[in-house]
Amino acid sequence: MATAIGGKKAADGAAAIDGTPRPPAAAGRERVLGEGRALFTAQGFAAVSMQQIADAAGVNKATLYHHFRDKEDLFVAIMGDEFAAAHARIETALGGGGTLREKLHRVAALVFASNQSDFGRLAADLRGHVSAARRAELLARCAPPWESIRPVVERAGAAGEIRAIDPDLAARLFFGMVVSQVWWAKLDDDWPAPDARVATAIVDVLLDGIGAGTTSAAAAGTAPD
Amino acid sequence: MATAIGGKKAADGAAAIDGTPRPPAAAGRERVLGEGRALFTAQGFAAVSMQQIADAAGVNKATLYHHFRDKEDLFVAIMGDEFAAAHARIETALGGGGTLREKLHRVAALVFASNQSDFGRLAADLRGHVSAARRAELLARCAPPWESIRPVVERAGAAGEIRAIDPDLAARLFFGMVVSQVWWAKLDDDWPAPDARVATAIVDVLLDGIGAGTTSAAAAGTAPD
DNA sequence: CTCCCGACCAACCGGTTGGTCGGGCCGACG
DNA sequence: CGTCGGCCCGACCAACCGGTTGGTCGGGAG
Repeated sequence: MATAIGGKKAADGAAAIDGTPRPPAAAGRERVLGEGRALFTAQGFAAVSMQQIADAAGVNKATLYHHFRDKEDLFVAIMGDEFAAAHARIETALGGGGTLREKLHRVAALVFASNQSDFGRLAADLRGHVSAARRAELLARCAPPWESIRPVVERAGAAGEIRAIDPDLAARLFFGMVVSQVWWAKLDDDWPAPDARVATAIVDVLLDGIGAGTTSAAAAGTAPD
Repeated sequence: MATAIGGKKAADGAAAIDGTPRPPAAAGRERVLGEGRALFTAQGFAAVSMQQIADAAGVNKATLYHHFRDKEDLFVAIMGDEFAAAHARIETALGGGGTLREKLHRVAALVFASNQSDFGRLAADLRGHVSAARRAELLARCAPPWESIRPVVERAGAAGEIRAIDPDLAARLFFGMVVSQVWWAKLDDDWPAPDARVATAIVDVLLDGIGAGTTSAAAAGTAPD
């Protein structure tokens, strides 16, 4: 009945039926990328079918293969955008000025806010379902999010604000604490999503751990109870 | 030809052909659990088929449904064993005596050593592909690994060894740092797997963060280079 | 000996998977 | 005007999916 017999118009029609009154902003390829990202982050690479993505984007499945070589190619493209977007957001949060403590807190709060950032899932799939070659190419093209943190830690280290520690490791530990919290909160429905309080706790643990000794004063600034 | 026409003997035959000269230890159901665990941790719930598990265990696919209601049931059973095993190992590492610093270091090293503990993947699948009812039942039956850490932190807090912090949160932050490292190391082939040095760094960051103030001396005890 | 039972299997089910193919629409360019 | 190339479509494919069927097997109970 409502099966769109016509050609291109079918896309808009399907979108309307789908109840997705998206602005005309994204069309075709962009829609595929957006909907695909949502589905992959929610369910994982293997659990999402090309048909689902096509339906969500209001596009025929064959169209996906016009824009992307195969499922893996689509996934890698999405991951590339995801990395870039995360990089941009973190960079913005980092560039807002303020103390190191404030900067890190903003980053943590940012990750907590972007609820869809199930970064663990994506990374696991990246390792499990993407060929080593394409994965290496992706990693070379766009750096993982903690790479954005490292230079900040590096500068703080050079300025003597924190004690000697491998900046790369520190960045990864910080990011590890942050994402693991969103992540395990999702496991148990009873556990509420991490909030600003958790963000403060994370930054406190990290900074008072690598602080040069004078940081305890700064810690007092955000003093608990 | 080699197609096993016979009945029960076919299982052992397939195993022999498979080149898996496993000791007679595990048979039938146990084999399924073991092989299933390996496959699920390596590739994720959705990417592993019942046929693969059956083949790996040297068993017919229908036999899986004799022992388990469906794929989800099998997965939950494996996760239960996994939780229990992790709990037991951590409990052992924790019970060996020594300072809190030493205990935590042992736990971190333990996780690093058991390379297969791709806990993130499992947990993500647990959330994405297991019904809320069964997931709640599992969580109620066997506690997640960080629950084993919490009482230790709690005792240390009561003994005044560390400053006031939610023990549950502290345990989760610690575990988050640990598993995130194994985890991201797997993402990039260039990055080596975390070792004892990383374990030391994690414990240092955590303890000197929540330490009562005198811990900086202890940190010097495990001084880098 | 018969009977029963848990473990196990080959064959099969409807449905879905990633991926392909030939062709129709439509704006741009000549 | 024609036609050319980027987008997109319906129809289709072999392979495979989770799950079910009817039935075989060895061994313990009576």
